Amino acid sequence: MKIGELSKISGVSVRMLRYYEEQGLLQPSRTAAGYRDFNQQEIRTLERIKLLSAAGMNLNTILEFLPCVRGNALVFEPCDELIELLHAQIKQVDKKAAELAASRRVLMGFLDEIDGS
DNA sequence: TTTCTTACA
DNA sequence: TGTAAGTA
Repeated sequence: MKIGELSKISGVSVRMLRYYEEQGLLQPSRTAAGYRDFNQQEIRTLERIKLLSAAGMNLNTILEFLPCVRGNALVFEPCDELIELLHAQIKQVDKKAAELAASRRVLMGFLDEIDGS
């Protein structure tokens, strides 16, 4: 199917779809006119990309992780060499959580000042 | 009308 | 990421 159609059904912008291809996450074939032609496989891959994005991965780590995800569920192939990548991701999430907690403390501080005045 | 590439904000 | 330009 054409990029516009895929964009509509997937909710992913045409811009992003082209970017995903540029980054090697998607490899749609081309029509005679040079239009990208997405098949069922690309659609499935896109769903995985969305799943991995929800996990907070950037495109590069998704690219490494992609071959180890099956279907739309969190089912992984025996890619043991990637458990390290998983730990790294969790570490990043923890870091962000800490930063958010810090922001929360600052906000709470503002509120206390207002209440205090 | 839709898509393509390249490039700027 | 969105958008603009000039095509096919």
